[in-house]
Amino acid sequence: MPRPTKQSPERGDARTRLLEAARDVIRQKGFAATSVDDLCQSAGVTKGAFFHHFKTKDALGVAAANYWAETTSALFAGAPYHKPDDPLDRVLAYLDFRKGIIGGETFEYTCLVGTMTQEVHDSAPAIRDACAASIFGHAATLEADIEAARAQRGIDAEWTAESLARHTQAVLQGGFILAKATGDSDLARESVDHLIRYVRGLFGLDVEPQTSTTREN
Amino acid sequence: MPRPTKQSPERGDARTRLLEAARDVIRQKGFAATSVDDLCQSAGVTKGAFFHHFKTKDALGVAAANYWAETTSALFAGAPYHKPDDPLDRVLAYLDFRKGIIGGETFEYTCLVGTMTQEVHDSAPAIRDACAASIFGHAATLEADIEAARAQRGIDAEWTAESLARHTQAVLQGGFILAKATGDSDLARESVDHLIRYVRGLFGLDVEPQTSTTREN
DNA sequence: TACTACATACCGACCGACCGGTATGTATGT
DNA sequence: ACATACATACCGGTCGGTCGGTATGTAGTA
Repeated sequence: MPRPTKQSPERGDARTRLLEAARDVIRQKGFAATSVDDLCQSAGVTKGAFFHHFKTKDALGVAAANYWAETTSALFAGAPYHKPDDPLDRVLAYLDFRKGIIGGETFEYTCLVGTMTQEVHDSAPAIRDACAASIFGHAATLEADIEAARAQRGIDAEWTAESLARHTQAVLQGGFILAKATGDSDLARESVDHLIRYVRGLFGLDVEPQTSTTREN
Repeated sequence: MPRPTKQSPERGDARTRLLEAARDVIRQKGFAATSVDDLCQSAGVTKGAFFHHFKTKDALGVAAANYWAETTSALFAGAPYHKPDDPLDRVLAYLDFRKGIIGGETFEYTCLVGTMTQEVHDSAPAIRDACAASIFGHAATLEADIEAARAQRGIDAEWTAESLARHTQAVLQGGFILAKATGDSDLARESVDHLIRYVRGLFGLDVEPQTSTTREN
């Protein structure tokens, strides 16, 4: 009987290791293409451990989305872009921060919940809702700074802070898709650059069009 | 032997019907979650017909991406946004056209190749490349108008036409993700509105920030 | 301290359903 | 007659999920 007396290393954290494996493997292969065995192997646990912690594969999907929401919330909450006193500077620092963390391998910088949303939006409402909560919850953390910047500068905008916050997430998600299409993270950063230029323009910073011959036209 | 003498309706177009089924079903369920049997049932053909026309499921994925590229090329080539004499008007008319065709059910307006890219970018290079060719091939059709608009207006830009064309696709793809997250196509249109505002700003059209008290500041 | 009772965490063999793909046969047009 | 375009049956393998069992830790009791 091949019962290994040597128990698994770090007993008790199988759940976390599965969630971390899900975070990385699903970003590489997608949710449907990732098997439970894939996750167990990547996490170094057995199938029994998997179904001890998660009732179904879908339940793991929900848990992975929630884990993503928690960990990214902590990451952004502790990021330095909150430092500036000027709210607009905070918004621009946020965008710069987002741009800065794009790089390396695709599975390292792309968004788990964006990936899962795309796949399961029509077939697994529970996962989709958990993903949506993560995306829009994060967007909501931008809203206050955007609105404060708008009010402070007296911008009489046709757009709302809520809408612009959502748009930033759309641009990021779209940039990730282009990056995946070519395997080049530059394409994601490129779209963030356009987004930064857009936001600066909305707030009247120096992005007015310049003619090559004259600045008046 | 339950061999139905009644042959399938419209013999000879099984391939096209499979491609159309793939276009719609994959947009709903994703590529990996769509089985060959799903496609056959949706197309009203048998598994034999499927493997007669496509060597593997992946080969269908490539063919579906190419079919998507062909049909959308035809759609955009025949669209009315090419009419204006002014190249910038054509660009803005394109964006308006894109906005106008967003609506209804998710699987009716979202992008097949964007969806597939997200899923298979790391595991099926052939499909990914076919998707990338569709996305960037379409972006390239915008490049001429954008560059013409830039040259005509003498804009001394920090961005390239190629980059802006790619960004339009990123915004659309990202908008689709947000729309899928909530089931509401308004979110996709909302991001296109931001994109339109951005492009207008790049070309000096009336989107300068307005303070609520005065237009000078 | 020693023993019991019990919950939690985990193991891995196993199951039935389903998957992509194949083998083989047949209807139809030329 | 022959090639093309299908249909049907089926295979080997993989999938998500189940289940009986076993370590391990903890609380209670005496």
